[in-house]
Parts: sequence; structure tokens; C-alpha cells
Amino acid sequence: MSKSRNRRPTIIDVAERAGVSKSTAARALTGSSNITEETRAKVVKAAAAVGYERNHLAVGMRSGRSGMLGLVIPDITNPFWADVARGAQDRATKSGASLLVFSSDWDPEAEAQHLRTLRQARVDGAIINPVADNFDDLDRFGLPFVFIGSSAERFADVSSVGSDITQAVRLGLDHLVSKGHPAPSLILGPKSRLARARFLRAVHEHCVERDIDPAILAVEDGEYTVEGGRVAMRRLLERPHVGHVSVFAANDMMALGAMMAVREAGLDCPRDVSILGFDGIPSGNSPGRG
Amino acid sequence: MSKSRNRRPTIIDVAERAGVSKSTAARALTGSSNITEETRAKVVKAAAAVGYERNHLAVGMRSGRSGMLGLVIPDITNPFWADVARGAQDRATKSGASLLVFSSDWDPEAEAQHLRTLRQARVDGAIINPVADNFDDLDRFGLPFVFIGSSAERFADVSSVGSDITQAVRLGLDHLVSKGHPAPSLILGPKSRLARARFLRAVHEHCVERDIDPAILAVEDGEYTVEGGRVAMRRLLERPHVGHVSVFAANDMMALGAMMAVREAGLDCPRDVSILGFDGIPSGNSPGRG
DNA sequence: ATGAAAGCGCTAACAT
DNA sequence: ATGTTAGCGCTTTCAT
Repeated sequence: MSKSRNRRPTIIDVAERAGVSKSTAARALTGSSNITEETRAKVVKAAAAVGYERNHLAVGMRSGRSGMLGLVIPDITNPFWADVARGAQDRATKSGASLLVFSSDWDPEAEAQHLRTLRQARVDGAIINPVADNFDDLDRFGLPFVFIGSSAERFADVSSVGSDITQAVRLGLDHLVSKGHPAPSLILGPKSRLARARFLRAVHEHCVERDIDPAILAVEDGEYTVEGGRVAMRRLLERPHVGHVSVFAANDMMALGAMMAVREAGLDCPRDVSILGFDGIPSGNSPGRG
Repeated sequence: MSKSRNRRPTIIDVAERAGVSKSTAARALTGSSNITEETRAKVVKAAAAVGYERNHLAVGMRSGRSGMLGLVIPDITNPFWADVARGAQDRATKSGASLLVFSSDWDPEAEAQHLRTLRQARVDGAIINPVADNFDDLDRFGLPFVFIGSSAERFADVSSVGSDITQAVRLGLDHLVSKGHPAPSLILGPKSRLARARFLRAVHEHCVERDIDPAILAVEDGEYTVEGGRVAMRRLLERPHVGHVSVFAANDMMALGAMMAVREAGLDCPRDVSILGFDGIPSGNSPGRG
């Protein structure tokens, strides 16, 4: 008549089974020193016998490290962010950590809510694509974090992994130009997003470098989604134009939407229109704090 | 000189600030009864003042509920699974829970590892797309779980959300036939995957129903990826064929790969080839245990 | 309505 | 090398 069979075994169960104290059991299991190989074997066997598995909540409480990381991105459904998530996931797994994933939908309130949750979960750190741009009041999230995304570089005093927009624009425009399209149209994100301004600035700088008048480039805005790209492309096609149209979209989703619009318009995509989508080139920033 | 400013405030800090005991503070914060509205207000104000945020690790330890759920899918990078993840995420958030996400890459070892991690994190439950098919020895994962995916229905005694393959095949084949393609070719997953057999069986059953000889359908296998679909399609195109080719792919990724192969072959996709990808129709199974 | 105290499972001093 | 004890932050009896 021992305790209920349905309770998960604790380190005490292991210790009793092995005939040692719980600290000895703990030492054996954590691979600490000052343990006879003999007792260690005994404890390990006992642990396996009872099916013991360390309670990470308890460990986290004692040690102050939960072994969990947070990821806050706009939308896991967007292939770009799915890739990011996958990368973070693999890296976390390799370090023996787990990843809590949240989608913010570019909603500041949702973001705030997720960050609160992350703090309460006592994650050891977070990877964040910040939706808001004004962190003058709150330049600390209350937990160790790293920024990711194109607006990341703006904050020189925080570690970040962003997209090298300048480089992306250079490659993208040069590519289109080399294909014989001197004045590509642009499909950008909504005016409210900082990334849009940065993209546009990069384009202007590049044009100056290449002796192109930036004013001749047609620009359409849209949400950073397939649908946004589709609508923007539709508007672009309604504009007066002659011959081949070439387009540089701010990300792959929008480029895909643009292709859909082209098809809907009865045009042939490779022949009548060239579309290039760019999700950015990774670039790092590590101010080395701490 | 009080304690370090860098320590996260605990409920004790709140209690001291409010001039009550920690149990009273806890009661006020958890919204329990037997509390004067006056004291509650006092405590809430104190909590806000010190920036208190509940430590979920401690709560989880006390209560036995961590407030976390686990999701184990083959690959978050696959749009189908990204959608699933997004759905699970939103649902979890709505219930005030967090989601730990893992990709198994169809690797049984990785799956086992992730499940172990989930158990150690003491998640309250898990959503799993099982990679292995033989759970005769281990029909319990050691935690509350729900299966998801096409192999889910195989296990009548566990709750699951799967794909209604029969229905998917019926719709898909009928669609292609109605478009004038009486004998579509099939691009299926690897032979090792149970889902492949189920798909094929559904096709055969449907053919019998429609008085078609299943033997005339060409079949190619491949990994459940874009690349897998591309390679399979390439092989399909190498086969002797006349006129229009129509293809039914086991999922959207493979269909996309197939389209790439078509394009690489210099063919026109809408004109020379029809491609249909199917990621399944949701279907539920709830044996109602407990 | 409030306070005192026990205890969740674990690890890290501090003994021995 | 091993055992004993305190305590992480919280909720929950049990008193009052």
C-alpha cells in the first residue's frame, strides 16, 4: 500500500529506491563530482526503474533558469517567419532549451500581452520582432532579449539580427537592371511601418549611386501579405505603362500576391512582367553588453 | 539599504508594501473570495507599484499545472503545419496558455526527445503528429495528448484531429475528372509513411466506385517536400505520355515542387499540365475518455 | 476577513 | 563521499 501509482516519481522516490539521501541522488543525476561510480550506477538504475524524469519547473525555481526561450514574431504562417522560427527552434533544442512561440499580428497590444506572458513564464531570454517603433519610454522589456527583423538595427544598444536592407536593395535593383529593366516599380509595406521608410531610403541612395532619378520609380503600398501584394499589383497594372513591367516587392509574400494579380489580369508572368521579392539578407549587431 | 533592486518582486514585496500578509496578498491577486474590497484595492495598487508579475514556475509547482502546452509537428516550415501551429497558438493564447513548439522532421528519435522535454517541462498537454506507427508497446506518452494528422484516426482510443483522406481524394479526383482528365497521375509520399497507404487505399476505393481501373493511374513517390514533389514530377514527365497530363499530389508542398519541375521542363503549367495538391480536410475523433 | 505555516521538487550550502 | 537543512515563490489548509 504505497502512495498512489499515478504520481510522477520524484527524486525522493529514486533516493529511497537506491537507498541513499535525496541530495546524493541529485548529485548522481546531475553528473556532479564527489560521487562513487558505484553509487551513481545504483541511483541511475533506480531512476530508470521508477521512470524518473526531472521536474524542470522545480529546477527552474531553484536555479532561476527556466530553460525556456521566447519567440515573438508577427505571424508564424508567413514562410519568412516560419524559417526564423525553425532556426530558433533548432538552436534552442541544441542548447537543451525549449521555445515558446507567439504571433503578434503586428498588434502592439498582442505583443505586450505576449511579453508579459514570457516574463511570467520566466523565460531565460526572448527573440523579438518589435512591432512598435517608439521605445523611448520602455527600452527594456523586463527580460533579456534580442531584436530580429529590419527595424532591429535602429536600436544600436541592443543585440539584434536584422536584414541588411541596403544590401538587399542593391542586389535586387541591380539584378532587375541587369535584366534590362531600368526603372522597376516598387511594392512596399504600409506607411506606418518603419521598415518601409528604410527600404525607400535605401532605394533612393542606391539610385543616386547609379545616376537614376528616383522619381521615375512607381510606388504602391500594401499590407505585408499575399493579399496586400495582390491589391498593390492590381493598382500598379492600372497605371499607364508600356511594354515589360518589372517589380521589386518588399517581401516574398507580396511578390507572390503580385504574381497572382498578374495572372488574374491575363498576363504572362515571365514574359510580360518580372517580379522580385526580397525578404532581406541577415545582418548582425552585437553591442556586447554585459 | 534594502535588497537588491535587480531582483524581480515577489508576492512578499507586494504584501509588505500593502501592509498585509502574503496569503492575503495572494488572495487579493488571485481574485479569491473572502477579501475586503478595500484591502484588495490596496494590494493591487501595491502590486502595480512594485511591478509585480506572478511567477508561473512557482504557481505551476504548487498547483501542478504549468499553463503550457506542447506541439510536436514534422516541420514548422511546411505551410500546412505552420497553419496548424498558428491555430494551436491562438487557441492556447485564448485560454491563457503558452505553446512550446517542436519540429521532429519525421525522425522518431527527435520525436522521443521532444516528448521527453515536454514531460520534463510538465506541460499540461500536447498536440502530436506521431511519426511512428507502432504504439503497441507505448500507447501512452506519459502526458495528456491529442493526435493530429492523417495517421491520427488509426488510434480509435485517443482523441484526434485528422484529415479526412477519403473525402479529400473524392473531391480531388472528381475535380480532375470533371476537368476532362480521366486518369490523373499520383504523386505520393514515401512508402514508409502510413499516410501514403491510406491515400492509395482511398484512391482505389474511389476508382471502384467510379468504375475506373486503378491500375491505369501512374504513381510516383517522394518526400513530403517541395524538392520531393519536384523530383517525382520529373520522373513522371520522363514516362511516355501523350497530350495533357494531370496530377494529384499528396500535399501542397509537393504540388508546388511539381509545378517547378513542369516549368523546368519548358512546359506550360496551366496548358500542358494540371496539378492539384491536397493537404486534407479536417476531421475529428473524440472517444470521450474521462 | 486575515495571519501563520506547511509543502510542491529540487539544489546548494553546511555539516559530518 | 554522503546526509541534513534551508529555501526558491506560491497557494492552501488551519487557526484566529
